[in-house]
Amino acid sequence: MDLVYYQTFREVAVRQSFTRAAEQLGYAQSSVTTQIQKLEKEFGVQLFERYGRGLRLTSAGEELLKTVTQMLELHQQAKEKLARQGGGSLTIGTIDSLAAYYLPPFVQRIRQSYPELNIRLQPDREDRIVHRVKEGELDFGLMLVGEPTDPALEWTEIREEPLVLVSAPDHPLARLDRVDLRRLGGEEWIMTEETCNYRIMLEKLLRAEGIPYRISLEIGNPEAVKGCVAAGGGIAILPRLAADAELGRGELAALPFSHPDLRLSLQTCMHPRKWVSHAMRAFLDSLQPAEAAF
Amino acid sequence: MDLVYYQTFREVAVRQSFTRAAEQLGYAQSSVTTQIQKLEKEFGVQLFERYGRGLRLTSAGEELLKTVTQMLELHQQAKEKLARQGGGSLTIGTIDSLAAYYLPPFVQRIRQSYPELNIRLQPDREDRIVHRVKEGELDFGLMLVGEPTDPALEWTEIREEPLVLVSAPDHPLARLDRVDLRRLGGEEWIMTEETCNYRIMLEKLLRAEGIPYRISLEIGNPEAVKGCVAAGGGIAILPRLAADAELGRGELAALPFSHPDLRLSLQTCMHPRKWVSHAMRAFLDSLQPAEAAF
DNA sequence: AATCATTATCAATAATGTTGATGGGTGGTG
DNA sequence: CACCACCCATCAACATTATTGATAATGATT
Repeated sequence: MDLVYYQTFREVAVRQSFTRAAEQLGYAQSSVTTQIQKLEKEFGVQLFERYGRGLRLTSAGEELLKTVTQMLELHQQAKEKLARQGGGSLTIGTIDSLAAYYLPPFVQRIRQSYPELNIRLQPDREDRIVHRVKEGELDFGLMLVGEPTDPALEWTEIREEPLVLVSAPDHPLARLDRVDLRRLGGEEWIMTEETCNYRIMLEKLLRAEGIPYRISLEIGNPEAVKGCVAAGGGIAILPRLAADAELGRGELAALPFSHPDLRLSLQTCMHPRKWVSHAMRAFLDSLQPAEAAF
Repeated sequence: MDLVYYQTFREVAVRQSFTRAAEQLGYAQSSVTTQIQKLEKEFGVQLFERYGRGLRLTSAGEELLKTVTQMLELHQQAKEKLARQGGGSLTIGTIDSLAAYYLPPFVQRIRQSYPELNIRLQPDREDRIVHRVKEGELDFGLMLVGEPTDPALEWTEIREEPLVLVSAPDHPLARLDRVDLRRLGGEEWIMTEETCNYRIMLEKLLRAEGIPYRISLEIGNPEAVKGCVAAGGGIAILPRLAADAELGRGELAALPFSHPDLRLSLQTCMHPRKWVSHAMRAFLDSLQPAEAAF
C-alpha cells in the first residue's frame, strides 16, 4: 500500500470531499476515487459513506484515520531526521593518546552542532581499529602512523605529530645537550603494546642500527607508561601530545633526540566506499587544519 | 513510497543480504536492489554500506529502521483492527422508552463481544432521529412506529409492541371490564411530545372518531408521564414495556382497551447505503428475535 | 422535472515495478 | 596468483499499476 494513498485518504477525510481532495493534491477526481477504493479493498471495509451531500467516515474509517495520521507523521519525521542527518551515530576507533589528549575538544564541538548524534569513541589497538574499519564496525579510525598500514583503506593525513623520548627528569640522558642514536644503546625501555605503531617504528630503527635495547616493561596504557617513566623505570617513546602536560610540569624530561625516520602523522582511515553522513563529514572537516584561502 | 519497500528494507536489514531478502520475499534480487535504491534516493541518504562480504546499515539506515518498524507495526495493527472491526464506534438514536426498558441488555451483550467498541446511545425525538439517520450522524435509529415514517430510509421490523392506556389505579375507567373508544370521551390526557409516534396515532384516531379530549399536560419524558398519571393527573398512552414495572407493582392500572388501528412496532431505520460494520451487524442481529430453523 | 454538485465507471495512456541476463567487485582457496 | 563462489549493480524487455478525461449515475435542491 502506497503512502500517497494514505495521504489522499487523510485529505479526503479532512476535506470531506473527493473532489476537493483531488484539487488539493493535484489529482484528477477519478484518481482519488480509485485510490480510496483500493484502500477499501485492501482493508476489506468501507471507509466512507457516500451520502448525496457529503461524505462521512465510517467508524472503520475513523479508526484508520488515526493510524494513518500516525504513519504519515512518522514518515515525515523520518524524512526530516535523515535529511538533517542529525541523529544516527558516529563510531570512532582511536588510540588512547588521541582519545585523551586530542579528540575531546573536537568531540565537544560536534556534540554542539549535532545534539542528537550518538557518538561512540572506542579506544583500541591500531591493528584492531584497522580491522574494524574494514569490517564496517567503525565509521572511521584515527591514529598515529608513519605510513598507511593498509592500502585497502583510505588514509587522510591531518598533521604531523612529533614523537618524544621521555625519561625521568633526573635521568643521566636528560642532562645531555644532544642524544644521538648510539647513546641509547643499552637503555631500559618502557614500551606500549607490540601493535603500537610508534613502538614498531622505534624497534625497527633500533634493530636496523644494531642498537641494543631491553624492554623491561610493556604497558598498554600510555598514562601508566608515563607514570613508570617518571618513577625512573626507564625511558619511553611517546607522541608529544601525550606527554606535553608532564613535560610542562617537569614531571618528565624530553631527551634532546630526533631522527628523520621517526616521523609520525595523525591520520584518519576509512573504508573507501564508506558513506559519509553530514555529521561525520562535519567532524572530519573539523579535524582538518584550516587551509589558507585562495 | 510504497510500504512494501519498507518491508523489503527491513528484511534486508535483518538478513544483512539483498539476495536472501529477495528469496524470502519472493522477489528477484535485482528488484530488491532497485527498491533500496529508490528508498535511498527518496531520503537522499545511503542506507546500507555495501562491503565485500556483507552489508551494514549506515547510521541513517539505523534511524530509518526504527521508524520503518513502527510504521509496519502500525499498518499491521490497523489491518487487524479493521478486519476484526472490533474498535470503532456505534451511534444509536432511540427514544427514551427503548433506551430505558429495551436496549440495556442488548447493549451489555454487544459490549462483551466487542470490548473495544465505543457505543453511544442517544435518546432523542423520533423526527430528529430520522433526520440524523439520513444525515449519517447516527448509525441507525430504533423506535416505535406504526408505519415507516420516511420511505427514503430502510426500515426493519423487530417485533410488535403493544400500547397500553394507563391510569391511576383508582381511576373510574380502571374499574370497568372493557373500555371502548367512546368511553374515552372527555378524559384528561397526559401526553408525550407532539413528535411522538404513538401520540400522533392516538390523536389521529380520536379525531377520526370524533372523540373529544383534552391534553392537560405534555411531558417529553415517559418517566414523568407515569408519575403524573399515578398521581391522578389523567390517563396516558404508553408502550407496554415502558409501563410494565409500574403495572406489575400496581402503581398504575392498564385500562381494558384495545383498538386495531393502535398498532405499534419496534423498528430500526438506517440509511439505505449504510455501511454495516461487524459490530453493528452483530448488534442488529441480536435484536432480531430468533427465527425457527428450517 | 430540471439543475447542480458530487462520486463512479471506463478505456486509453502514462508511469512504475519486476525480471533474467549479465557485469564487476570482493574474499576465500588451492 | 588465478580461480571460484558469492554478492550487488546495471540494463533492456516486459508486466503491472496508476492516472487521466470523458461520461454516466446518483442524490439534493429548486
